[in-house]
Amino acid sequence: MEGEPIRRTRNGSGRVKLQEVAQKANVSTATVSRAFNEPSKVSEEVRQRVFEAAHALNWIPNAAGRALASRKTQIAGAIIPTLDNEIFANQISGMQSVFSKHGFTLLLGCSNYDPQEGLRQARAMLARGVDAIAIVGEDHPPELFEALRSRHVPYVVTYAFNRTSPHPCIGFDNYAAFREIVEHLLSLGHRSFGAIFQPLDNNDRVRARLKGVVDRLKDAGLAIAEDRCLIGPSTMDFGASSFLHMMGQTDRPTAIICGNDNIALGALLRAKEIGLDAPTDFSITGFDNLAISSRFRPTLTTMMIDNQEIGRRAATALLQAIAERNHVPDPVEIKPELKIRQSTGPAP
Amino acid sequence: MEGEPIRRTRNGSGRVKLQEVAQKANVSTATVSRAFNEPSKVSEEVRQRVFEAAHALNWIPNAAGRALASRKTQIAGAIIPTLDNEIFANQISGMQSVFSKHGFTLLLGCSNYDPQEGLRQARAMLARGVDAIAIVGEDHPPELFEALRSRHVPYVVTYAFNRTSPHPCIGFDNYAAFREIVEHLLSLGHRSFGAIFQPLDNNDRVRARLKGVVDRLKDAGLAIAEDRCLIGPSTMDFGASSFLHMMGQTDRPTAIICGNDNIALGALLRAKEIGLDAPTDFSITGFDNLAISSRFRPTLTTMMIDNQEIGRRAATALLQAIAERNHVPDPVEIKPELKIRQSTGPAP
DNA sequence: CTGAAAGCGCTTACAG
DNA sequence: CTGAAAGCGCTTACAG
Repeated sequence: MEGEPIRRTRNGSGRVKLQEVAQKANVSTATVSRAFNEPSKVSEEVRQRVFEAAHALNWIPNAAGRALASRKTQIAGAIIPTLDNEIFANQISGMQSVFSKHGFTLLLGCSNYDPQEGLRQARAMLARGVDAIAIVGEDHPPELFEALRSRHVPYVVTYAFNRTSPHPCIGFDNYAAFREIVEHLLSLGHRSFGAIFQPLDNNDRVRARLKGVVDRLKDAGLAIAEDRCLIGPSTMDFGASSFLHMMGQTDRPTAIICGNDNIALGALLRAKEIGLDAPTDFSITGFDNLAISSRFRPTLTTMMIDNQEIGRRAATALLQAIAERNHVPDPVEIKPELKIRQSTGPAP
Repeated sequence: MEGEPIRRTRNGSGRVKLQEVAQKANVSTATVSRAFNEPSKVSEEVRQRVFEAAHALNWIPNAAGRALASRKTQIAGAIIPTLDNEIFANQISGMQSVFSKHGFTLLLGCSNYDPQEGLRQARAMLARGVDAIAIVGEDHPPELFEALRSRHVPYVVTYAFNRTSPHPCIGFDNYAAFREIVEHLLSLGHRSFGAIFQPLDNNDRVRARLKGVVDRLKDAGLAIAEDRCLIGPSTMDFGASSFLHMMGQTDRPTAIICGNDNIALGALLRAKEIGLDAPTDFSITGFDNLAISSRFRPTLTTMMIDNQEIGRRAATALLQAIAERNHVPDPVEIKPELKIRQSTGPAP
């Protein structure tokens, strides 16, 4: 015996929905949907009616319903180490402007340099059904990339560019960039080097940088002594204390290569305090070209990276990969630019 | 005449879904859902079975399905002017860490100081069904707040705290903070003031700052001459050129109040170039306490704002508002801290 | 504690 | 060009 289907009461969201727009415009729900998503398939007149009804009711389409039916969310995800560094903030800024222009919203995740946290963030994004993901660097648990591939979510690895990477990369070649920095210092006659770097763990970019330094020096028959290669937190304070440590020795390097501008600026500030001046007493280089680096005296020789551009290119590549299904994003190499400034000069 | 219901073929996402977990665990879909969302309502044994099945199948729940059924997305939105400023990046960073800890992901939108773009971002977020929104400042089109209220989406206004605001605010009192800066300079004997500020349009925070300066000076029977109140882009370059302009006059101010650290640092750099030194020749103040400001020589007198804390408090308040329906977030006032450093001293 | 099934708000294959 | 209706993958009111 079959009775009436039981009427379950579930409180809807109480918000205007597509069906009400359809009623008001005197069309089917299919037509309302098409009017917005495939306007060319709807007659001019009906389209107008639908738009007016939607506007009058102030209808905002429910993305969950749409996502469920269409299996597209119009959400992209970005995972970066931290926003507390202007270089990543700039990348996100560039990405967000492009995504926003194409109707995509951006989910943001920070790993704080913890690979497990990065994996958690990626999983959370996959659960949200992101259409694509951008992630800084390739130093992540293999499960992360497996999860992306098995779900066919297009992704790009940003910031670092690595010709031999299994992943589509959008960024610059850290190794080559630091070879170029060494090149510059060698050409100025420097033969005695020191290095101050941020931590290498879980950070393929920084390891590539240091390797670039070591390899280029080796090509010139040179090397950095172990006690002249200091590694620690990416802070001005570490730059300052490392500088003091290195220059306090009787046998001083003439050139100091820093892993980034922040460290180099810390070193320069300490130098002033102890009466040393670049480029007279020593040369020093940074990396990033922070806004302050070209204003600070002495102005800092450093490598300029267009991080906004990396973000924009990454977003563009992902949008294309989303549009053409099964299209793996093309790698893009961004060329850094050596900014030669006051902090480097001829070796004494 | 009724026939068999037509079988429509729609390609699903091809991903593992809850139903398959239910099958494997030999339970109903309802039980799988409960095992994850209301574990106490499921027996220990069944729960185990469900978890194992889910794990074995590597099931990631589809957020769109969940959102549609539960009318909750576990997504929060944040709208800020720009990420290219470390103060907002810090706020987002604090917010994201708290949200992430509670299983929420963060949608990010930047208005680039354009009210219409802010409104667009807010609408996009509402369409995504965000459970709550944080938005910097209260200088937004009324439609924005109306949209939030009519959809009962809890929100907070961040960064600025304003006792008389119709919105729940989480931030600090810009007006009072700048009165305090003036107070400090007055106590050092300064009577002749200049000001260099970022643009006031669509920016309630900056207007409040300048009003704080003007009002406190008025209380002391003082005022800033019009040609000593310069307003322009929030860049070091503008700080530098404004400084030159102001100090090039025969009648110089003894104290310069800047709208933020960036502007003040630009001014200090230019000062050095023309052989002027703070606090001997003039005093200068910033606002924000950027990382560089305490290292730069002379160290900069400025107001420290804990932007990470603002972000964390905003996220916490929103999570509470989401949990207790119809609970309007409580306003929170963050106290800024005046950092008196080398750049301010007794008036000549 | 557990299950059968309606319902969340859209899109889209199918039929006309 | 348009509509009737199935289906997207979950949650939850109801019944037991």
